[in-house]
Amino acid sequence: MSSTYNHQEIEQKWQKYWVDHKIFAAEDKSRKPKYYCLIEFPYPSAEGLHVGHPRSYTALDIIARKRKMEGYNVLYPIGFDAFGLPAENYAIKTGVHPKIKTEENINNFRKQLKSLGLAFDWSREVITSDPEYYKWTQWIFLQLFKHGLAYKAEMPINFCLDCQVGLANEEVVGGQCERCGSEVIKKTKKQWLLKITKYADRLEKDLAGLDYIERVKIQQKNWIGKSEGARVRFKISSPYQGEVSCLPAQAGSDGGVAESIGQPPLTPPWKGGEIKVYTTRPDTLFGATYMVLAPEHELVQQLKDQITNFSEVKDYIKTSAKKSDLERTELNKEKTGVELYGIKAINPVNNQEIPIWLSDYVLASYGTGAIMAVPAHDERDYEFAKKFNLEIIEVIKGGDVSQAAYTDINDGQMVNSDFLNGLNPKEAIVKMTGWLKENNLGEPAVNYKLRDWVFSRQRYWGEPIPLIFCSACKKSMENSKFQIPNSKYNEGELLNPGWVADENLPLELPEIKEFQASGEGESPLAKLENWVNVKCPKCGGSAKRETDTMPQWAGSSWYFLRYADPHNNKALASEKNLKYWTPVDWYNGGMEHTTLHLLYSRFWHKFLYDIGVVPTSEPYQKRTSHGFILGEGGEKMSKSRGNVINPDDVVKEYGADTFRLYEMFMGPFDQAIPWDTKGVVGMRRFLEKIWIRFNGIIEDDIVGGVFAKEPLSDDKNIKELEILLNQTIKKVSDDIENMKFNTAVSALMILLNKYFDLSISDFAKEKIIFEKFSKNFLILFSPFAPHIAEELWQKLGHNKILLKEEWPKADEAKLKDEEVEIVVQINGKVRAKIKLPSDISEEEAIVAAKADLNIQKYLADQKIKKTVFVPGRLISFVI
RNA sequence: GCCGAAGUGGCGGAAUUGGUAGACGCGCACGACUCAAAAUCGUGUAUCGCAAGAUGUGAGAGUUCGAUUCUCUCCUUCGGCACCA
Repeated sequence: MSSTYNHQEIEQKWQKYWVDHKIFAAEDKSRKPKYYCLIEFPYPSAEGLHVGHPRSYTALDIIARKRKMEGYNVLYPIGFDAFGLPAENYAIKTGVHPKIKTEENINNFRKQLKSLGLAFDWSREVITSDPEYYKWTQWIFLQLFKHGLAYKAEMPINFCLDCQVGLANEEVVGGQCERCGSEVIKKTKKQWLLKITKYADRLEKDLAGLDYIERVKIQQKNWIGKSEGARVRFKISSPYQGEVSCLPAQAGSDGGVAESIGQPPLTPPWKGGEIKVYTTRPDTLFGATYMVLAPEHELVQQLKDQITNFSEVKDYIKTSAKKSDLERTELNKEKTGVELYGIKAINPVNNQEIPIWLSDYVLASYGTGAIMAVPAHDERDYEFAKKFNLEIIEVIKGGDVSQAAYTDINDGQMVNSDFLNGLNPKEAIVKMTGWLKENNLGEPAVNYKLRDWVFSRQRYWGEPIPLIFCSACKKSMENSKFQIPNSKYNEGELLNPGWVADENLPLELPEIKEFQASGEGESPLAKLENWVNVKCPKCGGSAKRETDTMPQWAGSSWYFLRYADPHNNKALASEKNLKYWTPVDWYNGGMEHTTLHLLYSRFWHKFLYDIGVVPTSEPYQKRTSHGFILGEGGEKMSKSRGNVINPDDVVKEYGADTFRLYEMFMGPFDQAIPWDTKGVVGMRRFLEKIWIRFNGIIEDDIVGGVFAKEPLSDDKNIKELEILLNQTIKKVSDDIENMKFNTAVSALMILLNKYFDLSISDFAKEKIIFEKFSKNFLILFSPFAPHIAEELWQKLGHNKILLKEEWPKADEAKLKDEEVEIVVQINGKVRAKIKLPSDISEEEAIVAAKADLNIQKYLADQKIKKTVFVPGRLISFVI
């Protein structure tokens, strides 16, 4: 007679109810406090939803639902990161327009997401490929451009000769094109870059005030890679012409601390007849016995007349340029190099002449592209010096320099170092840095590993970059000492001469039929002459559009702002809404986005803050991360392995509630975990148990009243249940906040089993007790399995839905039992367990312990040396 | 090489201001129901041992009355970075 658990019927019913009654619509005006939950919006791939997506979505769904019941005005939005390569590749193969395919995929995703009963506010959905959306992506880009944070520079990019197309790093697998398998070469191309390096310092410093999980903070910190040291100038001398620092030496004129950060390789900072180096170890300066320049270093070309072996040098430059990244790292054991004959450098601390070498173990893109080599105290320099028989001078005592470089900065004593002798390395760094500054030979400097963000793609399916190149304007700019207007980043440089902003936004993607890249790896847009050739918005002359598009990261760098006001056509969002909703209170996403999306969007947000568009300097207050879901057997899920689990199948067969519950129960949220269909079945059993037990009571009650008419008197069990109930309220509440969903579910299982075990003995069938139990249980359970919880709640006769009930608070007074089991140990081994009142005194407890028969056996004829008492836990005798 | 996370039953895992190791789920075994099977329900389930008991959280040491938890050394797996001066 009891109805079976029909998940399809129940889930459809409640999903419809939630939509019809706009239960999850966030209110822009509310007296309630706001709470903004965010998950990374998906890329709508043709494969559809992966079981990994709902792990993150369900977790924040639980948070969102809990917050709602706690009285918050909750915003939990969803959208689609719809630009991207797969749709474009599909278009190249099939001719189907990416827009069509993307729309199709989005429809599928929407359907899948809705079937999970997630508490999204669908009325705020955003799609990054929608012109009404990317209008503002383009607008932000133009702000960056106008403030001098976007510039065009030559960059080596990955290029597939076969496909004739530029590839992103992720598309290069083992030096080969991911798509066609042919070789990928480096090709130098002009690219748009964004000066994220200008924000390196703030991006690092501001991490301190954020509630991000530690792993994320550490990874971002390492990625930014801040290091402190000194910049030192070495003069160049030539035996033929004496000193060549006749070029205008820039000594002291730049004084800036981080002048060289993140510059692209071909606009180097070095100038004149000296070599600037960056070092974190100025203490070892007396040990510098040679110098090394990166092969790409500009100075090499400048000094070619003085270099007597220039043809040999040229060959070396050629070979190292040919090496792919793969080779350069694979061959990293054996160092190569060539000495520059005809010139020498002068060590500023002792005026010694030292040789200058060229080697690709020095990177052009870091620091100044040149180093002072201290073989005695740097492993790489040591290896190089050994190979080429260069002088090794020990300046820190502490290791054995004949065997290996001594690199410890925390220990040792300076030797052979004149005024530094006797100091430890750290003291020596301070002293040397001061000395360099006094003598105008160097200054403190900061360096970052972070590079500027390569922002252009030679692709179709992305936001067009709304810039126009005009040669007439270029000339007039050059003549009139171009300044970046209204910019606090104005450096007075002639940046991007000839480029003019197209303010007529959105600049929509034109229709095309041929998606294949054109000619020399240009974007397919370059083929559209009608589109490319335009009138210059500034001077009206003939000009050309930029044909590159933006990377996928563009649209996702600010989407969370749009959710605050998704239909605004005057601004990316209104000031009022941004003030109310931002920052995001809790953002969950994948670790793989830590150094890309997460960092990029922090950068954009800080910029928008600086120009007064957003009210906070950080976008996300709290950041957590989920683990991957692997295939059964622990391998990554992939089509080729054939171990992909389709969420649709699971939802259809077992239901969304089972699916959600399983994903939360399967293991620690932040760890990778294999899928296990047996485990899904276990969750389904649990739901059926709940269904049958509750229905049993509901139906019996209708028929003839299972509930006792008179209060029963089984005090002990009632008390026990009450305590367990309060413990569960506390545990589930805390566990959800800490994302320990697996133990929260387990606590709910324990509570359910306890109640129904006890109800066999009838007492629990007192109506008051059942009502108390069922209300709390269903509220606590509802974020995990919302459909079945609402259904049972309604069947119990309630008119108001569970979501509008209040989240319970544990009664602190009822968390502890009056009587507890205390363990008695002898020499650390458990010998007895006794029941005692929880507030028993030490003396009484010891008396009780000694009264235990088993303990007496062990204590017989023994002397007690020590007794330890932990209230409510244990007594330990040491004999 | 560097940075980070993690090693606990047959499996996923639980337990940390140091205090009963193995919660909860899966699997398995036995029993009940059934002509039978499935489902369901009940009981059991770290290892060795008939038992008393002993052993046991990657390995080894240390601190402690007591260590999965703290310290040191080492091993393995996963993730990230990779000549960053």
